[in-house]
Amino acid sequence: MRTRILDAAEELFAGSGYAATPTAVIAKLARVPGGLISDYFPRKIDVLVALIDERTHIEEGRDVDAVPGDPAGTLARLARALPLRASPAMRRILFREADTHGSVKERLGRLNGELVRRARFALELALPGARGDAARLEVAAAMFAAVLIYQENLWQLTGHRIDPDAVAELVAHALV
Amino acid sequence: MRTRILDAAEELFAGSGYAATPTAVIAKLARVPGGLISDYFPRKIDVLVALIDERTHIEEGRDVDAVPGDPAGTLARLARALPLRASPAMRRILFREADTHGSVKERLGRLNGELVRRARFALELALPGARGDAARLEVAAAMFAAVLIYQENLWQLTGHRIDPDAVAELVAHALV
Amino acid sequence: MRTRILDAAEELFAGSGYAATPTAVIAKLARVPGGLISDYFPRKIDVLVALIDERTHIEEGRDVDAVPGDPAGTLARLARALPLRASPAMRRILFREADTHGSVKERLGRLNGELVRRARFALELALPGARGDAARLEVAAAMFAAVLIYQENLWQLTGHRIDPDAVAELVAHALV
Amino acid sequence: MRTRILDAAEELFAGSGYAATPTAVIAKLARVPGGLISDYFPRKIDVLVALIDERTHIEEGRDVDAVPGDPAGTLARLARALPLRASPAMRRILFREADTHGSVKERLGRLNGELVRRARFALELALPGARGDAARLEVAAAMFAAVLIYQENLWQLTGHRIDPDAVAELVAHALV
DNA sequence: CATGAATGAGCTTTCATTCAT
DNA sequence: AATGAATGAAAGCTCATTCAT
Repeated sequence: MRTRILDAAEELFAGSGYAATPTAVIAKLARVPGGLISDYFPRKIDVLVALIDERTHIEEGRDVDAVPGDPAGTLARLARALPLRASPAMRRILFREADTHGSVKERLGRLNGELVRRARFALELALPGARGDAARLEVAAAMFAAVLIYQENLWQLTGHRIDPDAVAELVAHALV
Repeated sequence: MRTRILDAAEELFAGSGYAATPTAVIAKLARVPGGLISDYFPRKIDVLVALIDERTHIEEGRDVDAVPGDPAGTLARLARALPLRASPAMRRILFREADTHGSVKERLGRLNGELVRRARFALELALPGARGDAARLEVAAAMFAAVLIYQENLWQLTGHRIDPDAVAELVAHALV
Repeated sequence: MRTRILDAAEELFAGSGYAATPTAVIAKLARVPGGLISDYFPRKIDVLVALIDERTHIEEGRDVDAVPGDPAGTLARLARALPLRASPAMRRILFREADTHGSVKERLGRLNGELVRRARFALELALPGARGDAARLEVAAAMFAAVLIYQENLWQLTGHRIDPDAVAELVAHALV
Repeated sequence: MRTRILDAAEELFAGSGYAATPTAVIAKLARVPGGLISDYFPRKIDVLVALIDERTHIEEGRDVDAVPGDPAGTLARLARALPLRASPAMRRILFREADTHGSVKERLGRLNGELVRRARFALELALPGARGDAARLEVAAAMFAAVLIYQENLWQLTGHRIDPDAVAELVAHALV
């Protein structure tokens, strides 16, 4: 039951947005009686919080697969997959509802932070000679994270995509 | 009166979001009677559309101040100011309500497009030797636009900023 | 101005009904400023009352053109024209808004009364032998009035009509 | 609950008219919370449609109790009861709100049609000699229906009634 | 008299949440 | 735990009427 409710909410929040989705519609799609949603989630916002908590996972701290001397390839591997385990629908909710509740904003911030951390670490490993000083490397990492996150967002809004390999190559090249 | 309504809506939409702002609250802040809002804006969504139409302006087609041989400086001038005439509150609305109505999404898309176009043009002028081929230059322009727009957005969400000069320098360097 | 307001109200009340016609729409059709209606007619209902007062006229007391020995012809002349001076639109309002205000109901009652009175008088003159006793004659007059008024009403609702000559002929025949 | 809502609406629509009856007043009289009306009847007009659908019944096709040679008695039996199963309040609504929604107009038209049909059939059976030709008989049937329906209406508006037996006798006599 | 913006009460409808079974 | 009717606050919107110019 609980799963069915979350499944329905995920689909509907991604499609129409949190505010525009009545709980009655969630209940109908989930084929559960209306009152049951309140049993599991006392308030409507708790459904969104549960979705974010349980269905978006930031992969923190996993080692980066860095190859010294190949910053472009190293970043490309990062760029191909955000450290974000989430369905396309949950990604849409993560970007769309960042203002709806603090938990969403926090999760998006964590994604950004993790991405910056990984990019910084990957570049440190891949560029052992430290050709770029620390500040430039930090900017590159932030830029790399920004492009990847915003592109995912923009892609959902406009359908336009950027090749992640090309981004990786450019950022790497900027530091050489 | 119309201006007072738009002023209040701008403040409230930026603060709490469109869906979470009742028209009665707009009326109260604007100190106009409730029914007057409907006189000027038949439906609530028309208030948002009017704000976007009248209070966000994408500066299209203005010449880029490019200096051949100095791509970093050229981009830096672009980076310091988005081609977007809008108050901080309107910027917040522009990024936040992209899914609320097509007119907002369209405006955000135009901002992205204009920024890509300017960056591409600036780089073409500043790199006369065409050291980067067209495809790389296109990716660089898209990346530049993405970073700047997303950073403005992320800044509003998290307070974290990236130095636009540093971004310009990095992107320029990537093409040399 | 006053006339323009009444013209517009007549058209609109007949088309959409009194309750469904906002005063603003009357003002627009009449091409007068909204506030002017209240100057001439303090409340909306006063517009309807004025229309009924001024634009429906029950022709009372006029002599009946009765031919002794020809009750059918005598009634036929009555049947061809209700003793009601009113445009088709005002007739529609008269039947439709009978419950909206007492003045309309009173006018419709007067129309019915006058029609009964005339029919009774016409039959008395046309049937000098008093072949029908007074009670039957009264019923015939009421019936005659009812058919004519209801047919006008039904005609407006359904488009179906009855030949008034045939009604006259039948009623007359019933009394012979 | 649904029944309570319809009961209250029936009383109020008959008393003040559909347009002049706020749903809140229906809810109050029915002693149900305001929002519940929308649960059963999504829009206000659906309350009226349900009343007409469920609480006015045109008795169609039932055999007419005709006695050959006694057209007056045959019609009198028809005249004493309209083929309309409806409370006095519903009859008032049926006549009053014919313009408010198509379903009311359709029901009133059906009542008229059924009454004409019955009268025609009754007269055909009761006057086997076919003393009146078909056209006269049709007019008599339409007249009979008109008088009965309008009298019911006029009775509600003015309190004045016609004796249905006398109407039957007159119409029958007109065809002999 | 003419104007149209201003006013606010009241309308229908929506909907998160509660509750009796 | 499951059910769906019940609840009522609040939403967006309409509109008769007023008022300053």
